[in-house]
Parts: sequence; C-alpha cells; structure tokens
Amino acid sequence: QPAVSSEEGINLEEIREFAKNFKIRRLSLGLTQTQVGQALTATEGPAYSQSAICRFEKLDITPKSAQKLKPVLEKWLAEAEHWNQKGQQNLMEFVGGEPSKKRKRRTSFTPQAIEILNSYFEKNALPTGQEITEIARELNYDREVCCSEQHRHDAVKPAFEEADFHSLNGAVCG
Amino acid sequence: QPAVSSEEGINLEEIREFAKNFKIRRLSLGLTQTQVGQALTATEGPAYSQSAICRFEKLDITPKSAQKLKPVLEKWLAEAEHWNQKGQQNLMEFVGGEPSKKRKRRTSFTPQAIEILNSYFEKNALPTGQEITEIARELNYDREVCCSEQHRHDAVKPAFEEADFHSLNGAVCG
DNA sequence: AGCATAAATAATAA
DNA sequence: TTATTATTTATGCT
Repeated sequence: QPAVSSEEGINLEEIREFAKNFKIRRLSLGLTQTQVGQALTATEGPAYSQSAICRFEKLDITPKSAQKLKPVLEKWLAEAEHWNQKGQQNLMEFVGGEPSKKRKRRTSFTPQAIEILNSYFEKNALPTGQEITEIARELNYDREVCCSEQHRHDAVKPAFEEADFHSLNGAVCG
Repeated sequence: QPAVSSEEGINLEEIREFAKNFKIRRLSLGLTQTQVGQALTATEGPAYSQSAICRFEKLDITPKSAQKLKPVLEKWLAEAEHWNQKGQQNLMEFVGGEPSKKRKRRTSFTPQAIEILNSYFEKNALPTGQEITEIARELNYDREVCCSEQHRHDAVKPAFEEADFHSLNGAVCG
C-alpha cells in the first residue's frame, strides 16, 4: 500500500482526517460505497467506481489522487447531507433514483428440491445456461437463485466429509 | 416484522433514536455486529449473538426485548468509546483479544492451475475431502481456498453462456 | 434465541 | 476500473 507521504506540499494529515470522517458520514447517511460511486458518476465527472471510493476511504492511493478526489467528495457529501436534512426520500432521490430497494427475500429449498439438485449436479457438474433454465422451471424456483453457482455449490456441499474438510486447514501451504 | 409499538409505557421514540445512534457509533468505532455480540457475551450476561445485535439495530424485536437490551448496549458502548479514546489498541483489547486480524489475501490462480482444476472438476464434480486435499497439495495452493466450493464454481464457470445466463432473469418465477 | 446460510457490501488482484 | 474474493449483515427456520 502506498502510504500517503508528505510530497508536493499536500496536507496529508488533513486528507487522512477527511477520509476517516467521510466514511463515518457516509455510513450515517446509510449509503454504500457503490451508491456514492454511482451518484458521483452521474453528477460529477467521468466515472467513480465502488473501488475508487473504497480506496479513498482507506487512502490506498497516491497523495496526488487523494488530493484531487477530496474536494469532489467533500462537495458531494455536503450536498447529500443537505438533502438528507429535508428527509431521506430527498437523499435517495439525489443519490440516484430507486427509492427503497428492498433486500431480496432469502430463498429456501424444500428437501425434495435439494435432493433433486444434488442428483442433477452429480450427473452434470457443468450445465449450460439452457439446462439451468430448464431445471429452474421444473423445480419452480427463481432461475438466478435456484441454479446460481452459489447454490450449485450448496447443493453439492453435502458430499464433503465435514471432519476432513476442516481438519486440514493450513496444512497445505500457499 | 413486529414494529415497535406503544405498549407498556415504553418510550419507543427514544429506543428508535438509540438504535439508530448505536449503529452509527458502532461503525465509528469500526466494530462489527459480531464483535459487539462476542464482547457482550464475554463481559455481560449470558449470550448475545450477531443476530441479536442485528435485530436490535433494525428493531426487529418486541418492544420489551428492546427495552431490556438498550441499557446493556448503552453501557457497553460508552465503555468501548472510552477505551477507544485511549487508543485503538485499547479498544480492540476491550472488545476481545485478537488485536489485528488481517483480511485474508485474495488468492489468484495461475492459468495452468485453472486449467488443471477445470479439467479435474469436469471429470469429477464431487471430490471427497481426501481428493480435495490431494489436488490442493499437488497444485501447491491452500486447501481451503484452492478447492473450496467457491473456487470449484469458478473453475466451472466458463461453461456458462454469458448471454443466456443473464437474459432470463425473473423469467422463471419464485 | 440462535444457528445456518442467503444476500449484500467491502476489499483486492489484475 | 472491472471482476471477483472475502467479510459482514440479515433472515428463514425451529
């Protein structure tokens, strides 16, 4: 990590202070790094990714970049706080549209479905997109959820022997 | 969700206020719900799970439970902030031991390793614990990482057709 | 009353 | 920056 060092007359302590402050204020507004990045991309210059915000907060950037980004963030955050004062609805609008995106309901599978998925993936570990669509429809689950890799992993999991799975951590080096 | 309602002379507005405040102060200290839960379990009464902290912050509990939990959290948080004043080292000690658990470095595979993993999982989608150990040793990667389901998923992924994979979101119901 | 784990967020290799 | 790993939060279940 390029620690922010004292070059080119940049007030590093000030930047450090702001970065820390920025994170807390962002969280106080209930905003994610992603939201900030997207909002900035919309209102300010070219493009600010979630990663960019993350790196600024951790000051995992060059002093020059930090110096350049600071005023942009400062201005934007103040404005965001201003809108938040007038009600969270206003903030969300300022941030970028979708007012109240709710967390997706977590899916749970019936034992039957799990069994079917298990046996399916056992036969075919590499289903194509179409095959996934097929099985999702058959089982009547949301395609993304039912047959995402994440869930294939879960379906497959019982095949592992728990004890063995945990007993060898770190035994193999890296 | 049992919204906090106005029963039994409990000051709901105050609790709501505190819950919101608690979250912000927790984040300012850089603590996770898990850390708070564990610390409370250690210093205070019986057991406070991460879920419990989460549910308090979202007030996804009965007013009675909230009322009971509030003073405990209030006291603990104040103390935590006190220690934090004296330096973050003190806070981490107060919270519970492990001073600076670093985030695990994310692993990356050489193209060779990916190819080998791909062909391996294509032949055998359900390796046993022992087989996993074996291949991890062979490739000289950390067992947990190298052959976790997460990574098997990655090894397998190229088989999906991107276009199809995305085009059918929500087409299948839930 | 909390465990298991799905969903969402943050951090990082490339 | 993008793609994706690692960690944290939230919730279905019992």
